[in-house]
Amino acid sequence: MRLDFRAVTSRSVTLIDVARAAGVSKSTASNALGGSGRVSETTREHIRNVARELGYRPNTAARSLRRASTGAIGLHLPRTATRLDYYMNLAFGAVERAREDGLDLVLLAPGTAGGAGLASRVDGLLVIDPEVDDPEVPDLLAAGVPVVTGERYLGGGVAPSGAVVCDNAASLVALLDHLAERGARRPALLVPGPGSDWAAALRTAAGAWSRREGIEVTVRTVPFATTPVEAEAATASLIGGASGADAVVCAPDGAVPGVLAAAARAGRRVGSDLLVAACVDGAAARGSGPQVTAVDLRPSEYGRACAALLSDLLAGSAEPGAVRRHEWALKVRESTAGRA
Amino acid sequence: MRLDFRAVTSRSVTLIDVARAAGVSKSTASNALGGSGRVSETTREHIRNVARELGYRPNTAARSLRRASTGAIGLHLPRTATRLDYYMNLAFGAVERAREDGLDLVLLAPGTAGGAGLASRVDGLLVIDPEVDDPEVPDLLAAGVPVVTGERYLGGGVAPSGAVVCDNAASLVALLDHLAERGARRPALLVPGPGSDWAAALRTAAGAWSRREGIEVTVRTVPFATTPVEAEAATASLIGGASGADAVVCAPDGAVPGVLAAAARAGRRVGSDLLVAACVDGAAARGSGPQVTAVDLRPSEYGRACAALLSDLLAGSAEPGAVRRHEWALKVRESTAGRA
DNA sequence: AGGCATTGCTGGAACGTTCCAGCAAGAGCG
DNA sequence: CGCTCTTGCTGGAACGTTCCAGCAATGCCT
Repeated sequence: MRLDFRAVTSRSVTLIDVARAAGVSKSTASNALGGSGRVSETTREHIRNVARELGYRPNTAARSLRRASTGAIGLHLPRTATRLDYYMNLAFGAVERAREDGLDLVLLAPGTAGGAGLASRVDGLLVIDPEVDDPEVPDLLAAGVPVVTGERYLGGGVAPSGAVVCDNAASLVALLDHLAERGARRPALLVPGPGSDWAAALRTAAGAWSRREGIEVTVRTVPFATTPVEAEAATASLIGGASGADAVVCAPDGAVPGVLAAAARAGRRVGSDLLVAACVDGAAARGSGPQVTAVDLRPSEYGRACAALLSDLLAGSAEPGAVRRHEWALKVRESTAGRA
Repeated sequence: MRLDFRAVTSRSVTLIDVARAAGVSKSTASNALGGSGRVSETTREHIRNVARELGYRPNTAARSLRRASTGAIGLHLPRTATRLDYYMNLAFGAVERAREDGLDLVLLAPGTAGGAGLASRVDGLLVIDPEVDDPEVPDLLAAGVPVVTGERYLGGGVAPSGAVVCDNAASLVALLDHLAERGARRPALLVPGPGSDWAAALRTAAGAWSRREGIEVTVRTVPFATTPVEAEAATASLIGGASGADAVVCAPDGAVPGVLAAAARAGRRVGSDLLVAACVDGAAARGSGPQVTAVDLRPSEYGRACAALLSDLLAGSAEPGAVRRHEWALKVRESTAGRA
């Protein structure tokens, strides 16, 4: 005698099974479990129990089809910087928050986002640190679903439905103030070109701070995803010579090891001879030779905030165009101990 | 006069629209576009053109419902180590490969995987570096969908449908051979407890190598996601004293900065006084003071391989229980230059 | 020429859910 | 009592796709 495969693998229990077992119609079962509709409290309780006993799990596909929504949101990260653990933490913050609202988070493959079928696969999109020269961003914005950006998008085209922003200008000012207080007189800044809101804000803030304080900040442009080698070269040229920089702020945290290496090679002691800080906290800043002072962007919470805003937009509890602020914190460490 | 919202937002074009426009039945349209079924080549071509013109995009939900498959796979990463850029690269390798087969990749929130509705949300699962004490892994394995693990799972329960493994023993042997050749006589190994296949293999291999070469390898246990501080403490105690270690291999790449810091503090010059290597290559190893020799696990390709196997299993073109091998490469850098 | 397989297409029925109109029973009110 | 309003429930129709049975037309074989 053969085993019935279907019986063994016990094909999943449907809403109709629950309704039948509870002795009600599928509509009532649906209403009872879904929360909406008019159902007496006793019936609702009963149906809930039956569903639990039977191990009922709503079929996502059917629900999506009927509701014309997918229950998932997409996440796009800067293609150049997929390696930074900063984004890893951000992604996990977002996925946790999305989960709390019953949303799945699908990772968008760099290079394949081609707006095409996106709208039928996700209800909304998270676009983190959109760079103006990322060719996918316009497609994503035009995909026909709500989009929340992490930091503003400086390019044109369809406007995003929402954004979560950091006050990057303020954080750099805080960093520069801190360095000045610790004795820096010739600070330098390693920063990517103005292709992202973040970098652009840092550049502007550096200029403003220079004028206000009467202390010139030397600005050196580096790639968005700076390698240690590039950072080392840039730093070496900045700190060389008698009037070289006495403090280096690097915007990308990936640049930290390079900056430290250049300092070591030049015989400068980080923390006293040379102050070092980063605009993004991360493994590189926390775990280096001397630990490096950095702006903690709290990536996990940032991710949560982005997901929360998108979720609110989808639920209609946030107005399109909403902009929310995300707080940063300065982490002072050995690398800016000061000349004392 | 009011604009018709529906008309403006042009509700998406369905298969029936295509069929009507092409003058055929929906079945024929479906067959033509889906590739299967009996359709003449001319009709097929015609329907394809019409579909393209109309901008037809198949509705994922409807397809999922009918086919009883979701078109998505889930990715689970070790909850303790979500920060390592190693996993970031792996994830993006997987997402790219999945995309090539038309599969979406959904990131599984740590702590929320509770096997529950998983089976209706994904067609299969990728479980990377499953640790025996990760409470979610058994649920994932029992979720009722094919599971591919990256490295073997040492716990019991439902067996995974496939695995992609590295020969970690061989890579550690290569590393130790290399160190011995460069003059190391008292090597030490910083490695997590045997809760993961990777760490367990490294521990066994270290023992075997010791016996074979007659050179004792001091093994020190560290957490799976080692922090620099922990690594520094462990290293300090290992290299202290006259008969302290003359080479340190750290398994997790996150430990690298800590090892280097301890070396610096102890006045040992890395690369000559003290050789340093890591079992995982990553930003920490590539970007540190002296660059650190490491085993490149090629995470992106690893991710691709895992996704490829799962995809093959889903398509029936790989046998359940299949195990595939993933190749590593030794990256020799300054940190093991040798005593010369 | 008659039988039979093959080709190319069609209509209808699923898949499991949600939404809408509707209906019986009771409650409230003049 | 007759009228309306509300409550609690029901059945049917969608959502867009794929699959299956079937059917006319054609081609092949004896």
